[in-house]
Amino acid sequence: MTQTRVERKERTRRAILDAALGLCEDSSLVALSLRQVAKEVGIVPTGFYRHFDSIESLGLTLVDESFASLRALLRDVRRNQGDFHAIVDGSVSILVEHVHRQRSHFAFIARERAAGQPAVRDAIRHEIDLCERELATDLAHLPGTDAWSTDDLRVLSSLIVSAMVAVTEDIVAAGGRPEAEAQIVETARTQLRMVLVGAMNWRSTPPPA
Amino acid sequence: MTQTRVERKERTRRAILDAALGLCEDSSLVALSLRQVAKEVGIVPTGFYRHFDSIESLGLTLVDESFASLRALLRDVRRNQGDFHAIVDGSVSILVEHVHRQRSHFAFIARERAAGQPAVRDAIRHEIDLCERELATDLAHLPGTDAWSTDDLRVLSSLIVSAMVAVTEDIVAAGGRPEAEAQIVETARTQLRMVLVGAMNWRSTPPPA
DNA sequence: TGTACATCAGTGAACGCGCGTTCACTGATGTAC
DNA sequence: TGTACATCAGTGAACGCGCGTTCACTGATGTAC
Repeated sequence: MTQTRVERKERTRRAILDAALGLCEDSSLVALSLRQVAKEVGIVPTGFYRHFDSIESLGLTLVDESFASLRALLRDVRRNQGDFHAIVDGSVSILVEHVHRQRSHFAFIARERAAGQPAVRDAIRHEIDLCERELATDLAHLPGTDAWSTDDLRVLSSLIVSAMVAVTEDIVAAGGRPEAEAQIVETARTQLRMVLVGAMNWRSTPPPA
Repeated sequence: MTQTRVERKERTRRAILDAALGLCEDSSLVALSLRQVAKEVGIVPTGFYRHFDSIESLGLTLVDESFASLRALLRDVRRNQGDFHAIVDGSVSILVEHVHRQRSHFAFIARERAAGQPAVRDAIRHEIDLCERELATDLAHLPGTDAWSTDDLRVLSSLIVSAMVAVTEDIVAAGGRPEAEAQIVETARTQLRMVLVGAMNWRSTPPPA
């Protein structure tokens, strides 16, 4: 005996979650069947019920896990202090690193954000909303934004989050090819710089409208 | 007899397409069944085959139709000339108008972009890539971008397209509620202005890196 | 340490159901004369 | 205009298949003494 019963159960549970993440990569959680997952894991279909009440409950677990990965990313990005250069370059590096480490979680969020059941979509939308708010308060602490309205902070924050969501999707779609990824990273950094240049000139150069 | 046989056949075909667009709104094309569609339309399942070879072929038709809606949007946006103010405000208005008119097509693209079969995802990715390139050449004709590199034009274009894709998703998610939509529109316009202010100050205020 | 019993992850048969697809059909619409 | 025949959108029965879920089970692991 190399493992206790508890350890083996946990290992099977983990295998079910990983199989589900892998299988719904080609389509979506709503197109996933219990029997497919069981087959992939190598257990009989009914064995699934030793670990989850239903596919839906498995889905909720995947949502929770993926959110944990997303929050870990945010924590690291916010911890990354420094000047303009360090914030831009560092944040993008941290993003890439987290997407590599938890690729299937970020792919899951990107997919279910658009195609999940309404409840899942709403949960993801809410979570991304939280990112925007956190970013807005962080931006408020940067020098040069003293005169900004709350609305403008929110708008800028939403712009940056949209761009970074798109970058995340691109990294996932790049499938780990290094040349493709290098270009995405370089583009992301330039985009952040462009946005920040726009922000720094925002009040001093109000729109000609 | 109020309609010819050809007209009635076309009407049923249209009903099948609309039913499919409506039914996969809660999930995805890959979770759609022929029998669901037939039931929704009010024909017997086998009747489906008078109009399409398979669900997959129905899907290809939906992709084509949705791309037609997307290209119509692009055509109108590019036709919208004028000064800074007219371009920003007008483009966002045109976007909103098209999303209203072909809501289910834009919802379809947003969904299948993330969750479709790989071939569909690739097709959508390619189409959005074309948008970026068209926008890049349009941007090159604006005053003030003479000194820009091709790369910087591409990067700026990709940023704007990402932001507008996000705006489109938000409008679709707003489900037609006017207050929610008004805020999305106002946010989108401000974001475009911020990005363009950044662009105008890009070479004259190079990044501090 | 050895034995007797409890736990429980995984098994395998069986169920009713919705699925895509086949096939021969019906009867209203359309066409040729 | 009237008739005889052709077309073909939609029908309905039938098929084999994968689905989620139930149930009683097995046998290795864990525990109490």
